[in-house]
Amino acid sequence: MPIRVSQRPTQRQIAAQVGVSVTTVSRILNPDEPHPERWASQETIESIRKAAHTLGYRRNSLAVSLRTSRSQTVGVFLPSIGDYTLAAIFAGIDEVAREYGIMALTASTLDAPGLRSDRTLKMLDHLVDGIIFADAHLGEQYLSGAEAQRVPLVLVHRRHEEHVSVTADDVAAGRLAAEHLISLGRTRLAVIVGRRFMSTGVDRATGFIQAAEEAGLEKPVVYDHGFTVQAGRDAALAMLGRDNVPDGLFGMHDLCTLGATSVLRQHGYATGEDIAAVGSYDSPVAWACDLTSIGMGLHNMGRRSLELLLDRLGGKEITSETLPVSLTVRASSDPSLPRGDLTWGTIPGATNGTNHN
Amino acid sequence: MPIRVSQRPTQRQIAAQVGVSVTTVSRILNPDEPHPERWASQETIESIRKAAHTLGYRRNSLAVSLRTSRSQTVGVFLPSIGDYTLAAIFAGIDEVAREYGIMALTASTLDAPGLRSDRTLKMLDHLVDGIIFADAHLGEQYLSGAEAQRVPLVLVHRRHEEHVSVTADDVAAGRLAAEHLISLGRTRLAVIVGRRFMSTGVDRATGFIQAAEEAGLEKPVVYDHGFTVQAGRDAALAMLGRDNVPDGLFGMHDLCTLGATSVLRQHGYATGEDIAAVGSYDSPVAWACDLTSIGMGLHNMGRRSLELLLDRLGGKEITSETLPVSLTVRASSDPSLPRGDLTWGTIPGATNGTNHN
DNA sequence: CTGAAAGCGCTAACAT
DNA sequence: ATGTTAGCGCTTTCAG
Repeated sequence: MPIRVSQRPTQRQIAAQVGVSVTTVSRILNPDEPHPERWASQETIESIRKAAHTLGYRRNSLAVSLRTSRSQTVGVFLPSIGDYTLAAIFAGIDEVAREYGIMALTASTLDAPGLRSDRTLKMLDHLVDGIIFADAHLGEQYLSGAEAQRVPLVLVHRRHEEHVSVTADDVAAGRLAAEHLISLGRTRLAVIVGRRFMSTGVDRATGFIQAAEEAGLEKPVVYDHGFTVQAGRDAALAMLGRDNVPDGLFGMHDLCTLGATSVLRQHGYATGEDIAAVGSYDSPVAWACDLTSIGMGLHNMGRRSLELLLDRLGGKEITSETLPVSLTVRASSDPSLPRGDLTWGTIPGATNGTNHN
Repeated sequence: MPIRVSQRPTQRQIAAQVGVSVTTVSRILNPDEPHPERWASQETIESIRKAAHTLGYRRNSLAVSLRTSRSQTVGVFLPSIGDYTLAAIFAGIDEVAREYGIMALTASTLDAPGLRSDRTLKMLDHLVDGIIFADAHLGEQYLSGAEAQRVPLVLVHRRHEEHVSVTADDVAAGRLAAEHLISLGRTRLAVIVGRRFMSTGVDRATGFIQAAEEAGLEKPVVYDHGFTVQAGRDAALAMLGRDNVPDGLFGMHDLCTLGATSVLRQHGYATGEDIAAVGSYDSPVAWACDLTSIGMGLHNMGRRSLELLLDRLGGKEITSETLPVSLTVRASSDPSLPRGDLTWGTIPGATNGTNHN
């Protein structure tokens, strides 16, 4: 493959055209130089700037990075990108990146440690200044790759014992859900969580169970099916199979909660009445489906994670942050509220639709 | 800010340790070199590889890029990242990127041309080999920034007259939706689209209207409120306000469709009975809410867009692709199918819940 | 089979 | 106020 020499104008071209050295050009054009006027006469500055403009000069970030060992890029690892939750977090990260003129390199890891370490190395090859991991696993030591290279890292969404993280107050979220259900008179509670290594589910379940026990209720049943629609359906089927349908349900994701209520309703348990349901993340879906849900401030969570990483890169000491959560009550838990798409009657049967075309 | 010389081992260190020149090390360690054995004795190769391994050598991608003018990175522009649609497309792109060992730089543009051109320039500063735009605007000439630099680009999701794109067969999607509704005996059709510059909505509306007119129905009413939950609610209110509620509805997004049916239901129009609704993208939400929807193959769309870009970078000629769509029928259009969360009765009132904590 | 030398585009000591 | 020099880590002629 032949070298396609870049067509971009360089500082050298400007220097030649203006009749100064590249050094001077560099000093004037470097946006991080606080006092360009210290380095050249007003006249020179003018002509350099003008030449840069007419040539359409843009600095080559790669060359700068190679020289300065700072790339103005950060890596972002997400467990899976095709999910609302992570997309919202990433939107917050992207917003801060834009504000600071930083580029984000992204990669998803599907929560597979092998994949993650491979991609981490690859990302470090690009000399990212720091990395944000949204896919931390509790207790795991996979982050050594990044640590060994002394690249600062911040976790977001899921915490890990040994690293700085920005998470929602998941324990509070769990308590909030339980207290809400209890305040509605619910007594047989259940919670659907994800896998053990995800602090989100673990912590929310902890708070949920604590609050239930403090209220003198029997311990909530924990279903660890996950947080997808399918997971919710599976969990519901498990409840039905064990003839142990709760009257208060908390799911780790709005979709999972909806998947569960959908199945339960088909078996005669009316959402909002027979069973009060609370989802997580207060996503648009929750609104569209009148699902009570706990907002986790995902966008802001993303923002803070990059802000913290940048603080760290700027030399500051940083510590983990726990962001407040909020409860939005809708008809899925309180039937006295208006509702659009939730129902109360009993409907027979259950399939997943039919495909055409 | 002091230069923090990178702690990573370099080819020079390996060369010194093994007692050969960096040239030889480079030749052996370069993964793109088809025949390393052509360049050194088996013995030398062994010791270089061994030294590289023990030192934990990894090549500096930035240095390689600077030298070769190929960065093995691509830029990805999304209108907004916090949406299921784009997240699904991006997941496909990410998958291909992983397969080819390419890094993706991402940025969202919020469909704002100014923001996009700024960020495009910034991305080009990082010498991306190519760019994928998921935020094309019909008729706009904003892509000049990338073109001027002769950086190959591919559009995804939304098409544009002058560029290669990978899109769903949106016209077919519109026809499919209309034909389905018509086959159910619906005659007063409506469609909720996004803004004019989005080919997705424009094309789907075109197909939808065509099919309706070919069937001899009166022309469907077009509501251009957008594709969010709020947009759906607004469109529904507009229908109610004009006393012109359709019996068949097609929305550009599952969430938008759900937002509309939610409001309509609160005003006495039962989903699946009084009004048959079809959404777009067949997202998990559609499944969870028993919403009939048109699948657009988003993941594959993302995959193809990067594959095409890589073909282009490899020197091939590439042309636009239109991917097939599919209809999944659920209770929102066909009440004979089982349903979980959709309803038929009438519910009074309408708010957006209350906030606590 | 191996190496010396040049240089990608830029920045930063160290002159003057 | 400006230039000289060196070099970030790597690839790639060109020479042997």
